[in-house]
Formats: sequence, C-alpha cells, structure tokens
Amino acid sequence: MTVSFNKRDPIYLQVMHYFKRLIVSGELLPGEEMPSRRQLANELKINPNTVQRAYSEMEEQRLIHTEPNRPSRITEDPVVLEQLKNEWLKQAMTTFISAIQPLDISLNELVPLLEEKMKTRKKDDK
Amino acid sequence: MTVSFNKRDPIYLQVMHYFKRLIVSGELLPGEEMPSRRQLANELKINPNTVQRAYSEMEEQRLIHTEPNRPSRITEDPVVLEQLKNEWLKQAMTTFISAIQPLDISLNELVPLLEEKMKTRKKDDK
DNA sequence: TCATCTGTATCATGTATATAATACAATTAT
DNA sequence: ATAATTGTATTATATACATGATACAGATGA
Repeated sequence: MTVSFNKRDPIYLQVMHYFKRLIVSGELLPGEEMPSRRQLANELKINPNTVQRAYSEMEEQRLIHTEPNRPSRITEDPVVLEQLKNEWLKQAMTTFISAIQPLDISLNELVPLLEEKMKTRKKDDK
Repeated sequence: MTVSFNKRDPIYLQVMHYFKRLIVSGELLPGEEMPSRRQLANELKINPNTVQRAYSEMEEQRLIHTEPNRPSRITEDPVVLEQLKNEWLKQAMTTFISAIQPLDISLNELVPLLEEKMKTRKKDDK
C-alpha cells in the first residue's frame, strides 16, 4: 500500500481519491475490510487524525460503512458503487475536454497522441 | 472578465490558470497589456494582494514582464509561449489517461463519448 | 483474564492562504 | 501642477489543514 502525495492538495482528499480509485478499478471489493486508521497512518507516514478525516468523509458519502469498534468495510450498495464509477468517468471527460478547449486541436488529431501516451504508460505500470 | 473560483484551490493559482488559458487560446496576445492589480482585484472581488501574488508567479515563469511603474505585459518570447502550449496539452493528456486507467474502458469506446460531450459543450459556450 | 486492537474524540501548535489596511515612488492624465 | 494610477511592500488577523499527544469504551486474541 503506497501513495505518492502531492504537496498541493489536502492529504485527506488524496487518501479518499486513492481508495475511490481502488474501488473503481475493482481492486477493493464490496464488503472488503479497510485498513485500520492507525495501521494506514503508519504505512503512509501520516497522522491518524488525517486518516480519520478521510474515512469520515467516505462514510458520509456511503462509500464505506463502520459498525462501532469494528473495522470499516467497503459498501455493498450497488447504487453507490455504480454512481461512483459514473461520476469518475464523467469527471475525467469533463476535465479533459475543458482543458483541451482553448487549444486549436480536434479529437481526430488527439486520438493518436492519446494512443501513444497510453502505450508508454502501460510499460511504466509494470 | 469573469472567473468562477472554486473553494478548494488557492485563488492566486486559479487566477494564474485563467490567464494561462487565455494565452494558450490566443485570446491574450504577446505584448498585450495585463489589467492592473487593483482593477482586476475589483472586477474579481478579490484582494489586490492575491492578484499581486498571481502576477509575481507569472513573472517568475516569464509569462508576463513588468517594467517599473508600468502595466505588466504578456511575454513576446516565442520559446516561453510554445512551451506553455506544449505543457498544457501534455498535462491534459496525462491527467486524462491517469484518470481513465482504473476504468475498464478502451480508447475506442471512449471516443464517441468524448465527441458527444464536446458537442454539448459547444452549445454551452455561447 | 489481560494485553492489544478497534473507532472516536479533544486540545494545542505550526504553516499556507486570503483578507484588510496602509504606505511609497514613479508614471500618466487632466 | 496636481490628482489619479501604476507596481511594490509591510503588518496584522482569520481560517483550513496537518501534526502530535492523549483519552476512552468496546471488541479481539493469547
């Protein structure tokens, strides 16, 4: 479990983003246990309070569920999970299109560039 | 001159992003005068110090140039301008690909979705 | 049983950001 | 000439975030 934090965004948001990504990709399955606050804080070298903040927000967004004194678990609600994926894709496309807009370039010109960049990325992933 | 600020990112960064976008799109031309710190602060309803911070950073990045007691002007250095555009496109593609990665979707499936979204956006632009 | 783990909560401190209130020298416009 | 505008600079205050140090009740494992 490794996360490379940037210095700009709040850490608790980056932690949330990290877990959302794991859920979206299917690497974290519905019902699966989350690492404990203290354990994750230790692994990521951050403060337990910061992890708690991230978990609290995910709890509010119904992405995880916690019973008293028990480890948190990924939600099994298919509606929540489906919506997460839809929002993820929608967000990615909106951001991309908005960024591209000011450049004088068409989608047709863009596709080969994207293909190229996706290939080189595959290698990096290992 | 209108900017819709989000509450998450520092305002001075959003101001910088706003002007970079104008330069990349060609709406702001090399050598053109920037609005004065006070005037822009008034229009955007933000503090002059925040504008000053944004301008200072853009000056450091050589995007604008300021002579003493004169309005700042967009750089005319073609190298700086070209690099800005290249970085802008590279950044957009990298962010997009990274966001798409966890989703199980190919570029072929994506292109029609992007086309659709770009159309609806054109309308919104006015 | 008892030590250890769980989630939850509070308080103090430091840093980055945004705002507000000024100030000053040099240029520009009237 | 002189009033207004330019960029630049400083100081103080408020807020969000991250950290550190604790604390407590309930569940778990040896």
